[in-house]
Amino acid sequence: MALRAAQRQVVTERLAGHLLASGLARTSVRQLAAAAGISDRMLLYYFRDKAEALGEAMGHVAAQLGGRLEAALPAGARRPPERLLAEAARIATDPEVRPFMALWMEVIAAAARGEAPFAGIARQVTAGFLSWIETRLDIEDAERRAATAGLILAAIDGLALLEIGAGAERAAAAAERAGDVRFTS
Amino acid sequence: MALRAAQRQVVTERLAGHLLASGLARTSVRQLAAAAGISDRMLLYYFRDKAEALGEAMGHVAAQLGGRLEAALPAGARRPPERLLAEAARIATDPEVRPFMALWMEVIAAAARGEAPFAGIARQVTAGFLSWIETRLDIEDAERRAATAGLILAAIDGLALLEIGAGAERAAAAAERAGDVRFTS
DNA sequence: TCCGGAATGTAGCGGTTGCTACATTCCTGG
DNA sequence: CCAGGAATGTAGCAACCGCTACATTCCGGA
Repeated sequence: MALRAAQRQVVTERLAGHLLASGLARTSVRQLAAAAGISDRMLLYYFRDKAEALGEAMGHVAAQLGGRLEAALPAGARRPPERLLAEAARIATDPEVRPFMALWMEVIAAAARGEAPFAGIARQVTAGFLSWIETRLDIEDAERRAATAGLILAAIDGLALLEIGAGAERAAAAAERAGDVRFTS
Repeated sequence: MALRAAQRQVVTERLAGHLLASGLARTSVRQLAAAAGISDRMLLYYFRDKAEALGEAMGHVAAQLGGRLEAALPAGARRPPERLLAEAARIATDPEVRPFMALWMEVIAAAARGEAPFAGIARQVTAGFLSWIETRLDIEDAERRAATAGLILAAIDGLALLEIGAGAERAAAAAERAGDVRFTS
C-alpha cells in the first residue's frame, strides 16, 4: 500500500507544526505521536526511529522557512551589505518568522550538545542560510563576501537570542539600530 | 555543623567546572553527583532539588565570567561602539572564554524551552551583559546607548552560534569582519 | 471467497529520571 | 562517656524513556 507513504507525509507535516509551536521541549516519542494524532507504535512504523522522525520534520520546517525567505527577499538582485543586514533583521524579527527562529535556537543548542540528528541539521541549515545571504550580497571578493555573510547571519541569530534573554522590545530596538551599521571598504 | 555549608561550596565549584566542561548534556542528578565526586543522595542533601543545584552552579559560573570580563576590559573607560564591538568579539572568541559562550548558548535555548531555572538565569545574565556593555559605551543618549548595547551583544552571541553551526574558522573570519563595522550618528 | 501482506493495537522490556523513606554511622557538646 | 543531632549509605518508588515482540484486524487481488 502507498497508504503508508501518504500517512507518513501527513504525519511529517503535523510533526513540523508541532515543532514550530512547541519547540524541542515535548519531543519524546509518545508526545510526538500524540501531537500527530497517532499512537507511538505507528510513529515508529512510519519512521525507523525517533531521529528519523525529527529529521524529516525538521527538513519540512526548513523547506517552509526557505519558501518564506524566498518570497520575502527574492534572489537575483544583489544588495549592499548594509541593506541586506537591515532587511534580514526585519525579516528575522517578523512575528511570523519568530517561531522558526526560536526553534532554530534550540536546534543549535542541541547540536552544540552533540545530540543526533541535530548536529547534522544545524550544519546543513547554517550552510543554507550562509549561501542564501551570499547570493544576495553585492560584494565581489569571495572571501570578503563569505566573511560578511557570516557576520550578517551572526547578527540575525544574535537578535533572536536577545529576544529570548531580554524581551521583544529590546530586540526590536537593537534590530532598528542595525540600520545604522556601515561596512568600510 | 558548618561542614555542610563548606561541602556545599566545594560541590558548587565542582558542578560549575562540570557545566563548563560538559555543558547541559550530562545534568541528571546522578551524573551531576558523580561529577562532583559524591553520591546522588548527598547532592540532594546539600541542595533542595536539582534546580537549586544547577542554579547555584550557574551563579558561580556567571561570577567567574564576570571576573574575567572585568580583567579583560576594566570599567571606567568609555569606548566608541566600533572599538567595543571589536574588543568584545575578540574576547568572546578567546579560547578561554569559549566554554562560557558554549554553555551560555545552551542556557538560552533551555530558557527558550521554558525550563526552570534557566529562564530566570538567562534574563539575569543577559541583563548583566547589557549593563556591562552599556557602562563601557561612550554614547550619551541613553536610548541609543541601550539599542547599541543590544546590537553588540547580539553580534557577540551570534558569533558564538556561528561557531557551532559553521565552524571556528568561519566564525573567526566573521569576527574579524566586525572590525570593519561603523555606526552612523 | 479466501489468502497474504499491509496496517494497527496491546503489552511490556530494560533503562533512566528526580526524589525519598529508612537505617546507620559519625562527631561533638554536656 | 553518652545523648542527640549532623552526615551519609542503602534501597527503592513511580514516572518516563526509546523501542519491540506478538497478536490482531483490515483490505485488495486471485
